Amino acid sequence: MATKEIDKVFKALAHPGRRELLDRLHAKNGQTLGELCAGLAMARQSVTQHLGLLEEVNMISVNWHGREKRHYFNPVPIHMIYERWIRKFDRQRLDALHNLTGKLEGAEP
Amino acid sequence: MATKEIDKVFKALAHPGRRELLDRLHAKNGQTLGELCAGLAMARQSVTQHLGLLEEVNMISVNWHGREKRHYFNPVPIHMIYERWIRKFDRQRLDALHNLTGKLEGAEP
DNA sequence: CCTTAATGCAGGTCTATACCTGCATGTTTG
DNA sequence: CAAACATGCAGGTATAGACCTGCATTAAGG
Repeated sequence: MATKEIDKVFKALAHPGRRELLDRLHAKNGQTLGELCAGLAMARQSVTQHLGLLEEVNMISVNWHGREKRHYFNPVPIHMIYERWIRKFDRQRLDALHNLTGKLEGAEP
Repeated sequence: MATKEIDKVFKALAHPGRRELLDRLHAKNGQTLGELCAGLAMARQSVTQHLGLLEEVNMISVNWHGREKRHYFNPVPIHMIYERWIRKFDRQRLDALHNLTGKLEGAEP
């Protein structure tokens, strides 16, 4: 099963630095290691380590252009987490939202 | 800000044992420590520790009945995580789903 | 009451991991 | 080709946290 994979994704999300990196990539895809380091209170090597972990769990993918390593955000794992974990804890709210949407659509014209 | 709180919730979710506990409480609310321990490959004291952490970040709440401590699942923090973190990474998919739903509804009759 | 049951509290160990420094490798460009 | 640049690789330390054992405390029930 992918239960071990899910665990790794959760663990990857459990660090503010890694979430920040994901956030930055989501805002601007394809950034290099150097770009991602700028402004972070961490040594480059630490960032490399975090990016390595994120790559390992497929939350980012990588593309080499000469001496530059470009990073790209991959939404699949985080969506998997949502689908298999978050959604069921939230069903009541989602159902409520769905009903509300239905009523609004019905009252539209 | 609640950024530190969010971090704690992510960290709380980053452990399979704690996720299992949340899962069990979600399935059957109000269980005691003893009940929750049953079948878990952990000492009672470890479970106490995990429950303490979950309580600290408000993912569960507690109610004493005599010598029994009953635990209740609280969906708010996990929903907060979804709202502030997961949803934005998933907007494309959600939009796609929304469009699909609209088309299906249009093609219904 | 006195026994049994449910839990709390106080350490102690051991592994994971976050972070760093220092040096090596490969790529661009004048 | 040589200097400057982007990154990799190899350790080393230190803190967090997951887990345990042992004993104390409070409640229930005969």
